[in-house]
Amino acid sequence: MNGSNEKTKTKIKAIPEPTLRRLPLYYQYLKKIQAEKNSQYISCTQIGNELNILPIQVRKDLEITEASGKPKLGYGVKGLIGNIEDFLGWNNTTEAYLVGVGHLGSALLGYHGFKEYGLNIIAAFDSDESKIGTETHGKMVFPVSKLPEMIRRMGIKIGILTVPAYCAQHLTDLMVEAGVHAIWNFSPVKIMVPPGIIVQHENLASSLVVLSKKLSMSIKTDRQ
Amino acid sequence: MNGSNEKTKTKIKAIPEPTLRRLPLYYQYLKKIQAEKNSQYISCTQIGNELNILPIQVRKDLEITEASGKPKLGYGVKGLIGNIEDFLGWNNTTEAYLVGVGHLGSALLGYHGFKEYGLNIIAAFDSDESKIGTETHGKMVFPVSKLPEMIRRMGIKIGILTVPAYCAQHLTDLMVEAGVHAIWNFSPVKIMVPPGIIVQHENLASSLVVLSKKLSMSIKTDRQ
DNA sequence: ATAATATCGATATAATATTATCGATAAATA
DNA sequence: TATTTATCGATAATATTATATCGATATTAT
Repeated sequence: MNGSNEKTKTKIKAIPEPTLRRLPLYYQYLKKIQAEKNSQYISCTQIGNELNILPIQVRKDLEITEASGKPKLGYGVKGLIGNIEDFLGWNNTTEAYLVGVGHLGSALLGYHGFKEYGLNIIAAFDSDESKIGTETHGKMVFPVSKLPEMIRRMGIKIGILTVPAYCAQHLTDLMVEAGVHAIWNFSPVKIMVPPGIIVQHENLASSLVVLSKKLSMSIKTDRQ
Repeated sequence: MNGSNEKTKTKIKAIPEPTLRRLPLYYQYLKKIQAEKNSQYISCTQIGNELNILPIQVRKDLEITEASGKPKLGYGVKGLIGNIEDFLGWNNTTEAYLVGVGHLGSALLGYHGFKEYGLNIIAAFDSDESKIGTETHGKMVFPVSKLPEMIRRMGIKIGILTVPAYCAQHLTDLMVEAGVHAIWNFSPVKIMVPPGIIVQHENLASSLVVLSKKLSMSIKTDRQ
C-alpha cells in the first residue's frame, strides 16, 4: 500500500464523477470571465466564491486536467479553458443521432449549446409519418427503418433516446445492434444493454425528488 | 463519541442524496411489477438484478423509507410502493409555476409524468407577447409582470426556470422576492439566491460530459 | 531590498457512500 | 418434523469524496 508498484504502467487515474460534473460549471464561468476581459488570471478562491464551491475543491478538480497555476496570481484564464477543453475532448466533436421527435426530442434538437460541448446531433428519427421528411430546428427527420443502416454507414457512436417507455428497449436494441457505443437515455425506463455499452440515464424524477425533499426538510426545520 | 446523547431528540437521520435519486427507479420498477401482477412479493435480489444495483444497496435504500420485509419472501409490492410514496411526499401534490415557454419549457409543460411525482405545474409565464394569453399543453401563459403577484396570492413554493442565460438571475430575484422557496433551474447559468432558498440546477452539459468521458475511456481500453 | 500576503501544490484528516459479513427467521422441501 | 434455503436486518469493513493543514513561492507593498 505504499504506492510504488500498483498501477504505474498505464497511469490510469480514476476520475471522480462529481469532478467531471463540476468541470462544465468552471468552464462556463471561465468563458464568462474571459468575455468580460476582467483579468488575465483567476484564483480558486474567486471561482469557488462565485460558484459556491470550496476553493480546495476547485483546485483539486482543476488538478486532474493538469492545469497549473502560479502562487499569488492563480491560473491563466485562457490556459485553463484550453486545459478543460482538452481534458473533456471538446476540441473534436462527436456526431450523434436522436431518436424520438416529441416535445423533449425537439427541445434537444433546438438546443445549440451542445456543439460547444463537442456533441453534434446530425439527424433525427421518428416513426410518425407526418414528421418524416420534415426538418425540426434544421435537423432532418428520417424514418426509424433507416436508423440501423445510417448508424452503420456514418459510424455513429452516440444515440440520444427521447421516446416513450413502451418502445425504448426496442430502439435501444436496434441502435446497439447497429454499432452504437453509448446511449443518452431520456426515456422514463431503465434500458438493458450488453456489457461494454454505456448508458447515461437522465431522470427528471430523481432530480425532482432531491429538490422537493430538500424543500420539505427546510420547511420542517424552519418550524422547529 | 459513544453515541448516547448526540441527536437523540429529533432523530434527524441524514438522507443520502444517491439514495434519494435511486428511490424513483425502484418506484418505477415496482409499478411495472404491480401492473404485471406477477407476484405479491419482491426481493432486493430481484430489484437489484433488474436495475443493476447490488441487493445490499437496495435493502439499505428501502430501509430509510421504513419499509420492512419478510425473510425468504421479500417485501410486499403494494406496501413498498406506499412506503416510497409516503416517504417522498407523493401523496400530496405541490404546485409550481414555470417561467420561460421556449422549447424546453413547453416540453416540460407537456410532460404529464410530474403529477405522479407530486408536482403540478399550474401555469406558465413568458415575456413574449405572442405567447401571452395562449395555452401550451393546457397550461395558461401569463405575462411575467404578473408573476410576483400570482406567486404571493397562490402561495407558490416551487419555480421552474427555463429561460435563456441573460435573464435567469433577474427572474430568480423576482421569484425569491415574491416568496418562492425552491427553484428548479434549467437555465445554463448558476443563479445566486439568499441563504435558505433551495436551488436544483439541471445541467445537461454535466451529464453529457460524464457520458462522453466514459465513452472515450471505454474506446481507449478496447484498444489496449 | 525586505517583509507581508495570497495562492498553489502536496499531504493528511474527516465525512460520506458502498460493499461485505453474518446471525435470525420464515417458507419450502425432504 | 427436521433440514435446507433465500432473504432480511444489523453491524463491520472498505472505497470514495470532501475538507483541512501547511510549507513553498511569486507578487505586491513597504
